[in-house]
Parts: sequence; C-alpha cells; structure tokens
Amino acid sequence: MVSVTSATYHHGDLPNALRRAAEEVIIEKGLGAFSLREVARRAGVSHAAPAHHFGDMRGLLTSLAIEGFTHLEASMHEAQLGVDDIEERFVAMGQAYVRLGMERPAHCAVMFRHDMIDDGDEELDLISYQAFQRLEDLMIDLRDELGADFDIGDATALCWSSMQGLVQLWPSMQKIGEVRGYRSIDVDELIRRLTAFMLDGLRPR
Amino acid sequence: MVSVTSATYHHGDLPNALRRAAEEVIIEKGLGAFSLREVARRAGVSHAAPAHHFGDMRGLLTSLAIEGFTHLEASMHEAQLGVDDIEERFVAMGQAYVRLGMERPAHCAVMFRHDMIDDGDEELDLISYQAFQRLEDLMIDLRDELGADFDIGDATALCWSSMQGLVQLWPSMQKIGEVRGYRSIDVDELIRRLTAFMLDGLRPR
DNA sequence: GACTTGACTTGACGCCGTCAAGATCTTTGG
DNA sequence: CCAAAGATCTTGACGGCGTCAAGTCAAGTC
Repeated sequence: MVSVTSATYHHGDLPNALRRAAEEVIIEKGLGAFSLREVARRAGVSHAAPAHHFGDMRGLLTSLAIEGFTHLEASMHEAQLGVDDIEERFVAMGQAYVRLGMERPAHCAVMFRHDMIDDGDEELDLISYQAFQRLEDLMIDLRDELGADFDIGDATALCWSSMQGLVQLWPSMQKIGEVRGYRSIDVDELIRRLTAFMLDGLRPR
Repeated sequence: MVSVTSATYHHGDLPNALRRAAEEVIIEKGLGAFSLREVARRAGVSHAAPAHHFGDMRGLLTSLAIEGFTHLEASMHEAQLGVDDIEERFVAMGQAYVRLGMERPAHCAVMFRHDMIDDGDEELDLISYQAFQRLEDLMIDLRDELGADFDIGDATALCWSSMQGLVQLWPSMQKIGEVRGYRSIDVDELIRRLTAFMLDGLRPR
C-alpha cells in the first residue's frame, strides 16, 4: 500500500500551492483585501502553515514578486528569439511586458510594492535587475542598429515607464473606452502603435 | 468667553484632519500597513469617529483619491498658464504630473487602486475624467499645432502611461541609479528629456 | 425648557498576523 | 531495527484591526 499520509499530512508542494492560492485571492479580492489565513484555507492547511515556509506574509508576497520577475525576464527573453529585425524585437518586448501584466495581474500587483515585499531580498534584487538589464540591452542594440545617439538611461526609463504605466492604467483606460462606446482594444495592437511612436522618437532625424 | 468645547469635543474639521493623518500614515508605513484606527489615533479621536464622516475605510481612501485627482487637475491646468509654446506646455504638463507623484505620494498610491476605493463614486468619476480630459485636450492642441495626424487615443495613452509609470517606478529607478553610482537625477530635467523623445515621435516626419 | 439632530465615544464582535507549544510523519545514526 | 532528530503541520493564544450597535454629549429648534 502506498503511503497516503504523505499526501495528506505532508502536502506535496505547499510553498507552490500557497503561491497559487495567494494569486487567486489577489485576483479575486485585490491586494488590499489579501489575507494570509484565507490563502491557507484555500490551500487546505492550517492558518499557521505558511509561516513555516515563508516566515510571514511579507515572505510569501516576496516569493510571488520573485516569481513575477522571473516570468518577466523569461518572457522578454523568449519574445526576442528568432526575431531579427530590431524594431520588431522592440515591439515584441513591449508586448511581452504588457501581456504579463494582463495574464498575471497578481504578480504585477506585488512586484513594485516596496511596502509589502522584502526589498533587501537578494534573489529579488538579482532577478529584478536581470529583467531590467534585458530591456537595457535591447535599447543598446536599438541605438546601435538605428545609428542613433540617445542616452540609454533616458530611453530605458521611457520605455519601462510606458509599459508599466500601461499595465497599471489599463483598467482605467478600459473604463473610459466603455464610457465612449469604443469597442474593446486589442492590447498587442495598441503596443505596436505605441512602440511605433517611441521608435520614431528614438530614430535619428 | 468663546466656546472652547467646540474645539475639543467637536473637532474643528475632522474630515480634513483625518485625510491629513491618513496621508501621514501612508507615507510613513505604506498603503499596505494602513490602519483606520491609527489614523483616528493621530487625529486625536476615537477609533470609530472616522466612520461618521466617511462610512468606512474605503470611504476615507476614496476621499483621498478625489483630493489627488483634484490636485492633479489643478496642477495640470496651472502648469499651462502663460506658456504659449505648445511643446513647452507639453513639458510643463508632464512635470506637473510627476511632481505631484513626488510631492503627494499618498494620494498617488491610492488614485488607481480600484480594490481599495469606491469605483462607483460619482465625484471620483467626474474629477478623474476631467483630469484625463486635460491631458487629452493638450494632445489635440499638440496635434493641431504640429500639423500631425496621430491618433489622439494612442498618443494620450502613451503620455499618460509614461508619466504614471515613471511615478510608480521612481523608487526602483533611484535604486538602480545608486547601484551604479549615478548622482541623483533631477526629475524636471528627466521629464524634459523624456517628453522630447515623445515629441519627436509625435511630430510629422 | 423639552426635543431633535449631529458629533463623537464606548464596548463588543469576528477576522487578522504572529508567536509558542504540541502533534505527527520522515529521516538518520547506531 | 529502533530510537533520536528533524521537518512539517496543527492548535491555541495574544493583541490589533474594521465595523456595527448603543450610549453620551453639545447645540440648535420650537
């Protein structure tokens, strides 16, 4: 007979189950109504179980943030694979960023919340910096291939800000769109048009 | 003798005092550690006093958000006064937006948190839409005076997103700047350079 | 001067995060 | 093979929290 106890008493992979439950709660009720006890309840464990794996609430959310940056870094990497044209790579990068915001809103809600995650965490520091560098590297390639001479820091700040801002403002923009009776916007298409503006701004005149 | 009781038992202007206390708490501890009871404590009233004026926590935060949009709308209006050149007006607008994010971080932390404020509030709806329209009107002027033919919705989305994203990402950018040993950046100057990129992108080629 | 109204307090409730202690299963060392 | 050690999770307790109900107090109204 196989050991059933190991599947009941010892959860198979509780840390992951807790992250998934946390994601659920944040998506359903928002980060403002997040509750560690509710997360434990959904994962089918006692209210104090999360503490063993994550220390406290901050630890769990930090873990979610790390997961978010990991996904972001991977998505931005994959988006560029097999795309030769630098401008198309720029578009793909923007689409990858914003698509993550749409598909994983819970992670995005947490990734820059310095008041709720552990800013000093080394793993978080590392992976978020790597994600930033993916973007920065692209901007360097872009400058070189366009033969432009813009400041890398400025351009990176602009692109990063627009994408992050779009993710955050998306619900508000949708609302305005509804008020005006627009038909719902395709995100990928919008990003294509916004990146076109930015490319025109970065191209040498 | 003047009535002292009205200054003790009846607070002079408790709603405002509570908003100021709330702002303090959010700035000091972040929105994640926000507590209505702490706000009441700082305002020197009992823990249930806020309910009488704002109903509940959501009501107080909604009131803060309304204040934030009101300031934003006013700042964007004032920033354009007496500035004739359309491009300079564009720069001034961006500076006004981001400066509000730096000077009133508590308001900004709340303004787009649909999970913590009352989205159905009429006053909030109205003032936020007015603020949005200030930006949109500028984009229309910009298009006309530049003789361009870009889509107003796209351009507004780009500018709004960049400014909002910059406000949100500012701490992270500062951190990266420190790691690399940059000297601290002047926000107004950064906005000037970023808006220059956007203007180049929007100008007819 | 009784009565109503608005402003605030007090007390209670259940939920929350966290800590300490205990229970249960797994692994290890002899 | 079995006991000790350790990892995993539970139970119970604590104070703080948001909110509701009831009460207290000042001020205006007739």
